[in-house]
Amino acid sequence: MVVTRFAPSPTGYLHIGGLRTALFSWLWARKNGGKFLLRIEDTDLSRNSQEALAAILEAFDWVGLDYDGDVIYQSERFDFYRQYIDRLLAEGKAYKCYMTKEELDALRAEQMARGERPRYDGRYRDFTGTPPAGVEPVIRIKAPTEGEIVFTDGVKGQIRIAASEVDDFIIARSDGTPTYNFVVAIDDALMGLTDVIRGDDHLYNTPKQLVVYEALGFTPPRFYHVPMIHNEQGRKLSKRDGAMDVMEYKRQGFLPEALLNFLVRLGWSHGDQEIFSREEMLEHFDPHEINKSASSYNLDKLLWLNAHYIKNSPNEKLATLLEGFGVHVAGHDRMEILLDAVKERSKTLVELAEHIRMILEAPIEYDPKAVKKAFKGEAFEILEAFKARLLLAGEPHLPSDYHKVMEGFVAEREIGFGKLGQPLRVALLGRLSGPGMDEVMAILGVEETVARIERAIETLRDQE
RNA sequence: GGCCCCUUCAUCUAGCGGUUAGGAUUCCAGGUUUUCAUCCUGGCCACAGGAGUUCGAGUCUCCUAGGGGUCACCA
Repeated sequence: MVVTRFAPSPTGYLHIGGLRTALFSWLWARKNGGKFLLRIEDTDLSRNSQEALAAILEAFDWVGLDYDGDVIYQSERFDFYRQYIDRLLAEGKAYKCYMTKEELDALRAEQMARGERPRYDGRYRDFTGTPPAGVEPVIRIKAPTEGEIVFTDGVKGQIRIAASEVDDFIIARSDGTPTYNFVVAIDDALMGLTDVIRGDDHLYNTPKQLVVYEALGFTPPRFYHVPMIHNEQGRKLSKRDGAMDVMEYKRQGFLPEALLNFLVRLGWSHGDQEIFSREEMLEHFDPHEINKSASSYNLDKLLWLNAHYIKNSPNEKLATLLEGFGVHVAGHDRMEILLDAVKERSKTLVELAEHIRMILEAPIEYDPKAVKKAFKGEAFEILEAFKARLLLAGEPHLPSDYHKVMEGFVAEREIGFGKLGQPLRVALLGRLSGPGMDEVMAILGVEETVARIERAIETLRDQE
């Protein structure tokens, strides 16, 4: 049985670094038919935020990562942790420390001045005298004083850290609330975690947590510390380059499958494969194969993946998604033609929506450069004649029907396709780029096409 | 600064002692297309540096440099 978890602290929204470790944990649990748990690390009551928690849950829902059982809140388990603190105190594995914050700060300043590493000096470790009055003590755990703490990381290999690097760290604040490294170890152990997959920044917490495991007699899980994601310049990720709320990706028109595909390939690969369906991720993912080095965020690749998933999405699905971007095409009788025409040229749903509007909404103005290029020679005359031809064509339906009309027209007049296509494009779309004219006409129908041609002729002739 | 980790094209990566160092994104060129995009073909671009070990090193060892993480009554 594999049990993994994602354990965010509700102090901010979920960003892609967190989402990636969540994805890795989720994949590993699901792949093995195990459990994926969600635990909220909210022991610091002063820093919690309901909005942050809601945003995290919303993001999970959007990308489709499901968790087993109820969300667990550490803030609701303080009494529970208290038992373990008392136990360690009774067993002499933890002790009360009466140093005040001010004293601690002074000690640190002194050590720094001497060029030493700031560190608790253990002055209350074996204290038996009379405690100073008026000081609420913190509880510190007794960490080993010599030797080293060794553990095997599933990503980094064997890690050895000198015991002298680990302080007698605080497990309960002077107000009695327990601290992070203490409760994480207890919860991970008691929730039956077998594999802890988390960010690299937790590597140094591991020896501390192992001290807790040791003191409480718990068996530690396997650890995997996944490297950080940097920005495109190789520096720490900032909001500007991707460390934004995962939900912001939704707003910017990304598909969750594209985002997940992008993230799974950051620090992990399976041969030359770039595109992974959820099933393929589940089939191939293994945390032991995660790379040791940090990787950089690359927006171009994310956009490429997103374009890929848009191109390969069923039109029905795109139509539903487009509702969120103010475009209603679900009822449009040419929806299939319309979406087929635009989905190959859109990197995001935002672009997809723009392209659709560009077709459905008649041009307000005509791009002067396009006009200059397309309206040379007998363009007006050609458009007039084509309009007349269209009115005689009945009501063609498919792009191929319109194509035949165009074909017949240019053949008869012995002109190139461009002679008709270019001015027609400006007349219908106001610009020189876009889907094929046959598709556009099939979407608009004869009536609207003719109306746009007439308006263009009228407007542009006045400008001559 | 101490400790720990990392280092293959600009970027994501393959490689697990013997390869013309492969793929993908970006970029460039060509083809397809009435245009744009898609798509197809081709091209540019990398083993951080230095010592060893070895018949042979991107792959093993050490050193240097660079980058990152961490040193809280935060998580």
